[in-house]
Amino acid sequence: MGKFDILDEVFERSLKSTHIFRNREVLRHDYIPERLPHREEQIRHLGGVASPVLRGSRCSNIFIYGKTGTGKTAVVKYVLNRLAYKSCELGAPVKVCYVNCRLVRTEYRILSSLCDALNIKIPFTGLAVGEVFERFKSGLDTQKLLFISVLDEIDELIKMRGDSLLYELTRMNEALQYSKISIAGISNDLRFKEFLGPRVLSSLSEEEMVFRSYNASELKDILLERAMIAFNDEVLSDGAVSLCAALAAAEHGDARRALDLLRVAGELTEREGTKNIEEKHVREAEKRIEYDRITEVLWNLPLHSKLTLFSVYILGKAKLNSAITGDIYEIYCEICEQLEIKPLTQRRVSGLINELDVIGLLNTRVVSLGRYGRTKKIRLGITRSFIRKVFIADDRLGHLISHTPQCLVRISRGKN
DNA sequence: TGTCCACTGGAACGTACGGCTT
DNA sequence: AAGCCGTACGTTCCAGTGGACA
Repeated sequence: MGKFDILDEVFERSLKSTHIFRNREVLRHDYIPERLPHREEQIRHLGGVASPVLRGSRCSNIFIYGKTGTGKTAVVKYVLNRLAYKSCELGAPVKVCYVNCRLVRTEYRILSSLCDALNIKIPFTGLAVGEVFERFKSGLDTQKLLFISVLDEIDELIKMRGDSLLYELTRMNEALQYSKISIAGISNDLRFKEFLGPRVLSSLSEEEMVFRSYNASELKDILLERAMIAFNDEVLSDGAVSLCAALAAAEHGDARRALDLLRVAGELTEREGTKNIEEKHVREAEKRIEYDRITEVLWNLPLHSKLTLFSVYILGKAKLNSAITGDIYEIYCEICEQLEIKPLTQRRVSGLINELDVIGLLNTRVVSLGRYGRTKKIRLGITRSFIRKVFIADDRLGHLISHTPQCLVRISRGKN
């Protein structure tokens, strides 16, 4: 019975403490609001580009780019939702499919998502990509539709797999008799066009739209708009909103970031039991978001990446300002031995180091030490206390954190 | 001036897995 | 059951390299 009393208390407190939020959902990034401030022009433009489908003709392919959190996805979803609704009203044969290429990473699965939108069943794996493509094509043609496929974060697809799928999609209309397909590509990366072949580029950019970043005052408008729905009256201080906007604007005008700051600040205020979201909560939120982000990444790292990162940490104990690949590999091997794990090859570990560099956990730089070879200088990209805090909670690595490997002594002696 | 270190990073290939088609 | 297929993760091999040092 005692257990339930404790929980009752927690639940009660949680129920009572709803005085901050009215509707938390509104602050999530995937929420599409009724109004999108400072994007009226883009909405009008995209609406104009897409509208021919309502009259039964194919709309132009469109290429949309702008940095993260500039409202690209929101505008596209907003416009196409309305378009789908309108086409239902008019009985126009229009279908829209949204695919995020960062989440759906392979050509196979992208095609299978497109098929899904047409109710064509495709097995999870097992078919040749060409086969899936054929099924999509013939399925689309029999359904006699104007199909708009939105490929969000398309730069991820191109960088990983090249532009062949995009090429096939853009020239698919030639083979379609009763249906037509249009493509809307959304990219976060402004330089992404360089990766496209000329044929794909010209075909995809029949229309183009650029979403520039929001400035602080625009971000503030966006936040206020959402805050009206998200929070109860009189909860949010003007200073807190301005600070969220300013911090996000300083980064690169990312509305997502601004909304995150506001939401977390609200949650912190709620947990603290106070009534107003102040600037200090926003500052606290900024720290919290960063902390959570890194902790999550560290926690989910594959074993050998963890061991590699851990080796860099251990090497840092010797107070060398930066380590080189060979030293790290030596320590890595010793740690593997202690944990009775078979070590990977140095080539592979070198690759893992590069991956850790990309996600910002390590900083690396290729240097030539002349007579002493060419290698990488490697430093931690995050604070030591961070690694310590996370790894000490790891049941396999925790007890090694204060242990000094034998080879470390030799390495540091060699350097001094 | 040439040598040679300690790697880097590309490429091809191997293995395991899940899951379809035939 | 055998044959494919895509994906993830590794290994093996090796040409290439910037610059300190003899």
